Amino acid sequence: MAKEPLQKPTASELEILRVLWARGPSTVREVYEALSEKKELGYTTVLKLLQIMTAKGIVRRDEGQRAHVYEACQPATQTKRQLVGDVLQRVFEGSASELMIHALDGRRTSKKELEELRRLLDEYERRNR
Amino acid sequence: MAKEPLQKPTASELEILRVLWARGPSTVREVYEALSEKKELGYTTVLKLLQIMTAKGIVRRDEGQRAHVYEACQPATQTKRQLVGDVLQRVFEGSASELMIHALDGRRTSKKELEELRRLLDEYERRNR
DNA sequence: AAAAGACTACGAAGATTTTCGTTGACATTA
DNA sequence: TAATGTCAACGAAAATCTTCGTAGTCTTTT
Repeated sequence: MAKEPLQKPTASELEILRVLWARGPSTVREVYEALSEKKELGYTTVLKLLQIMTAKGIVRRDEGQRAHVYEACQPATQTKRQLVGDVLQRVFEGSASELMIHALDGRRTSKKELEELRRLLDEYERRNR
Repeated sequence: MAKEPLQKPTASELEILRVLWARGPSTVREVYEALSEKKELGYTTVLKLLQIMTAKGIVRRDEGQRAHVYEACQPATQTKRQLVGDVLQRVFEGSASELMIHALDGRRTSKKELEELRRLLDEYERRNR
């Protein structure tokens, strides 16, 4: 049985995932409070979202305590890869350099960031030789 | 009046935009036929989508002929930049190298593609110095 | 133990997206 | 000119996403 791709998280789901990735396993309240810093939304909204995500298999939860503890099923890396892969296909027909052009274009990218990008290419090349 | 960002196209709208970008100004039937190659969908579905996109200001149309001719309002470059920028923010907190890591990761990227990527970095650096 | 607080479950409203069917206008063909 | 074909407009159903209110349970405080 190969690992199924797991459906793509929606925009709101992604916001929640980002909190879980940053904090690690968290209760609804913890996620709610983290999100509240950025935008206003109800506690039960977050709860419901987490319940939906559980049903979808995006997160799992530990019901050991009264306040359930939620955790992303997939590591951040894998979901991010999936999301960028999706854009890569849907917008750039799979061309990484096309993606890159538009990622750099119209943004001021620091010298450090550019160095980092070069380093990544070197590393990637080294690994795949 | 600055140019407004124009709302982000939905997944289906993007498919239509890709046809318009590839073909240039096109009639509903032309778009419909291009899309039919990839997936099954009704003619009026495409028509409706184009009407909605017109209302949203994503495309404009020339009603000179009986079969209206549709055209993207924004150049492909700008919309692509917007879409990748959106992912960059929402998924990678603005870090181009984080984006890059995950774009390369888990994909076989050709040597040619890698060279192209390096060339892009050089070019970008040259331009912004 | 009663009141107040914290939690989950559930339903559902409202918004957005996706997809078509139907209708009526116009054009081409038989 | 009657029949057939093509087109835009429109309404609306179905699916998905987002948000929250209410109800009921358990826990802590008074």
